[in-house]
Amino acid sequence: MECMNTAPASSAAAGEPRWLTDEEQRVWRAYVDATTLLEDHLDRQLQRDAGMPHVYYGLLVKLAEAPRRRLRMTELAKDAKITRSRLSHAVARLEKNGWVRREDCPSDKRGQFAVLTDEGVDVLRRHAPGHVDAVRQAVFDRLTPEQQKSLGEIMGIVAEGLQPSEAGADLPWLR
Amino acid sequence: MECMNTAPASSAAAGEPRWLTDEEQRVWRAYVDATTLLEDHLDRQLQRDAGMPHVYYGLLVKLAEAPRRRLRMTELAKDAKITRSRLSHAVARLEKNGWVRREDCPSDKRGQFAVLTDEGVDVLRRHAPGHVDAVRQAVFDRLTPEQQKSLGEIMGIVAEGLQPSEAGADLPWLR
DNA sequence: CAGTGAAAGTTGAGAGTTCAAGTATGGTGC
DNA sequence: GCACCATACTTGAACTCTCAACTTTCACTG
Repeated sequence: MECMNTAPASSAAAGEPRWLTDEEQRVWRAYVDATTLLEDHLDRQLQRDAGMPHVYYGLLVKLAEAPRRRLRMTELAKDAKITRSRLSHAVARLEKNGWVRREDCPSDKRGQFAVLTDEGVDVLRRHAPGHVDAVRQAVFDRLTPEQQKSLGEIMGIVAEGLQPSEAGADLPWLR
Repeated sequence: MECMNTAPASSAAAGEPRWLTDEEQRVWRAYVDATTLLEDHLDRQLQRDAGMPHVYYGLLVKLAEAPRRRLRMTELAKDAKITRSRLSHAVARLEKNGWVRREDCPSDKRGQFAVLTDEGVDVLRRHAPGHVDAVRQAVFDRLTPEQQKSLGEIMGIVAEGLQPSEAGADLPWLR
């Protein structure tokens, strides 16, 4: 996936780029394949059953777990690892569905809360089982306990590496 | 992410759904976070440097590795784990960029080849180093050899589970 | 308390994706 | 060689996401 054996071009950082070994390539391809297939699978399942993509479902879940079923937009975006812009659009859509409602923040007039409505709780309640099933069948049922543990550790490391944890305010991607 | 502790609703298959344990939830969240962040990160890097999203880059790579730098649409779609529809749109875009060209298949008048052009090879040559760097920094540089091996195995299993390998003709997702 | 820069959130346009439907050709059986 | 269904690929509309503004409010400084 990453190869292109004879490529003397300049690396992002230094001279000769460190190409992936064959084994690394196998790993990387497996990763890309699996994540593509899985994201697709879950999106389809949820779109069909619950009428929303996987990310949106995740947003509802985060709201459901929050103190008064509400979260500031920025915080929700941070939790879900998406941009505020994306969240804005998403919440607009979820609002149309009646699953989320916006509320002004009293202490900060710029702020908005996204609040999970009763219908939102309901849609979650109805479709959580199907979603858990899908995740189980695709992932947990196929892995040994050791592999599950490994997966958690590995993904934790990767995730941490990509979010300068508590560094910048917004999503601290590049620059 | 999947929880909703007291939810007596009916599972997709049977009675009481098998909720994720706390530990499973941690693993699943780490997975979702990492994949979201990483896909985003790579998309950004490639969009900025090469002017295309990660998937498109992957398509060019697959073509570059194919026999005469060409692949039938369906086969390319299967390799890349995307639908033919998505591929159609993607190739249309890549064609506009001059990186891919379509060619009729002589033996099957319905068929089309996607062919990597010289400019396509070039764009790949120029941006492969930066992409490999990004992948290394985000993934391989952070994992021990054992973890890399584990990751490959785990992702292989998940990927295999989602594609009934050589079963149906098209992407054999659900139903 | 005006001036300034950062932060919170939204918006619109453009790009990408999905879904359902459509065209055209291939293969099979009669 | 014709009916019939599967296969190969495309298309357009609806939806989602990104990116770069833009608005409003906050916090700090002099």
